[in-house]
Amino acid sequence: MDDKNISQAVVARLPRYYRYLGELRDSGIERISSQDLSSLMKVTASQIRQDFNNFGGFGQQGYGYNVEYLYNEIAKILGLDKTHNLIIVGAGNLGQALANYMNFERRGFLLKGLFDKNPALYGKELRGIAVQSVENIECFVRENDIDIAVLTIPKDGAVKTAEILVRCNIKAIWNFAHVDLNVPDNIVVENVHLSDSLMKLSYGIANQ
Amino acid sequence: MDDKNISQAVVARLPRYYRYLGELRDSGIERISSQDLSSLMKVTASQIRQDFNNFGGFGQQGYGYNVEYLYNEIAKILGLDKTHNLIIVGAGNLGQALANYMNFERRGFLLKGLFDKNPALYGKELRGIAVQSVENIECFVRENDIDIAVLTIPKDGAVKTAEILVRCNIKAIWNFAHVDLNVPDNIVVENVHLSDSLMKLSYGIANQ
DNA sequence: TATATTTTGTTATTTTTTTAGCATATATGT
DNA sequence: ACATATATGCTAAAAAAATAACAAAATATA
Ligand SMILES: NC(=O)c1ccc[n+]([C@@H]2O[C@H](COP(=O)([O-])OP(=O)(O)OC[C@H]3O[C@@H](n4cnc5c(N)ncnc54)[C@H](O)[C@@H]3O)[C@@H](O)[C@H]2O)c1
Ligand SMILES: NC(=O)c1ccc[n+]([C@@H]2O[C@H](COP(=O)([O-])OP(=O)(O)OC[C@H]3O[C@@H](n4cnc5c(N)ncnc54)[C@H](O)[C@@H]3O)[C@@H](O)[C@H]2O)c1
Repeated sequence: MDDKNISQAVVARLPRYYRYLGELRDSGIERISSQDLSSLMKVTASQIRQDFNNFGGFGQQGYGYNVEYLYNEIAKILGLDKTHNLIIVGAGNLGQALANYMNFERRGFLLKGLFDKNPALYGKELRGIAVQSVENIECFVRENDIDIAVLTIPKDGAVKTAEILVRCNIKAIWNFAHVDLNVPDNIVVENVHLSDSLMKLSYGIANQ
Repeated sequence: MDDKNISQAVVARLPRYYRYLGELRDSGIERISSQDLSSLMKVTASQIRQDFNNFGGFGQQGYGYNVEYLYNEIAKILGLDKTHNLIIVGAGNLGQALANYMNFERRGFLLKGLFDKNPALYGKELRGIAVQSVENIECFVRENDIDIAVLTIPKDGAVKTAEILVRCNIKAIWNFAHVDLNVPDNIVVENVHLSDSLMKLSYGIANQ
């Protein structure tokens, strides 16, 4: 939470640790050594210990790591101990799929609003939330303590909408449009570039 | 295509180069120096030159890079000069969103089949393709020269379906389920773990 | 045509990331 | 209580990645 200079590579590995620890916990495992976790996850034990030690020592020599404790500590590091209010901008195919997906709520990501520029969609409800006009975004974000905006609109709209969201003091943007958003440093942007992912896959096929 | 030992970090940057070069090409730019591309993309010119030189020299001293040529070369490296036949397994929210998305076809990723285990969906058409039973996957993949399977089903189903796909000699799996698939080395797996992405975003919020 | 400028490809250097090694602390078993 | 086995946290080494430097080649200019 406090100390900086954690590399992106380390942060990117945390969710995977979190997932494995959750599964261990669910199956009743109380403790695990970096060695055992290492063979389970197919990474080196050294990397596991280094990663955790970036955030302080969560283990005990001769014992290993307490699964439940470590799981909760990682949740805190990832900010999953707090809830986040989010809106989805773009209630098309992808926006609706995300809106209908329940599992994010379980991790504290609460859908509060849905926006589109197509009037035909206004009033359409997804999980009890009605789609409204994009013109309401600014007020809505300010009045409803929205942390995260999910952008599931085409790229031109995404760039312009990002500017609006910046004005509203949004904390983070989860961007599914295939464009790099230009926002101030204090705003978190996480891109999901599906076509990039598909091209990497294509590279993999082309190069055995 | 031929030489190996290209790091994943380099491959992961190629789609972004490809996107910027496409945009430059579309706006009529014929040539660009690593320096100019560097300030456009906000990476170092050195990295750009190193990256391209992994695959051979595409530029000319004193001139720079020919945009059209480089764009096409990167397409070849990424295997985008060939078409790929794909199927989607899981015609739920996400599967349908991907099926309805037209842009992948433009890059040569052709949707050939849709599969689900829910009989209520059988026959439902998306872009002219009817959903069919998962029991047909094996035959269909073998008979229709399918390269890529997109997994948009829950994790338990994904692990089992991956095993079936391996038996069918699938080349690659684009996995949206939140689980690590265990497949032979010669099969390409590209994971899209959206919840991991959302957790990284959450980390970003929690740590300023 | 000669000269100055541009810009790559490549080698060298620096930085970052990963892996290995080990001293020390804790647990376990007798 | 003591000895032995475990397994972390940390430091050191190795490997990988990113950046810088620069000679050579091509372009542009006068
Ligand atoms: N669907 C996919 O599988 C997929 C895959 C990769 C990338 N994407 C990206 O996700 C985004 C959405 O994809 P989709 O398939 O859901 O498209 P879609 O056309 O189904 O939905 C887009 C929605 O956004 C709305 N919209 C457009 N401009 C807007 C604006 N400025 N403000 C508010 N709403 C606006 C439209 O009215 C529409 O309802 C696109 O950027 C696309 O490139 C989607
Ligand atoms: N929708 C999202 O926004 C989202 C986000 C993150 C991850 N995911 C992941 O994507 C997957 C699908 O999500 P969704 O929202 O589309 O779910 P969904 O429930 O809408 O659709 C899943 C579909 O898969 C089918 N199915 C289930 N098991 C199957 C099997 N063994 N073989 C064939 N079909 C099977 C179901 O009948 C259903 O039609 C899940 O693994 C989910 O974790 C989805």
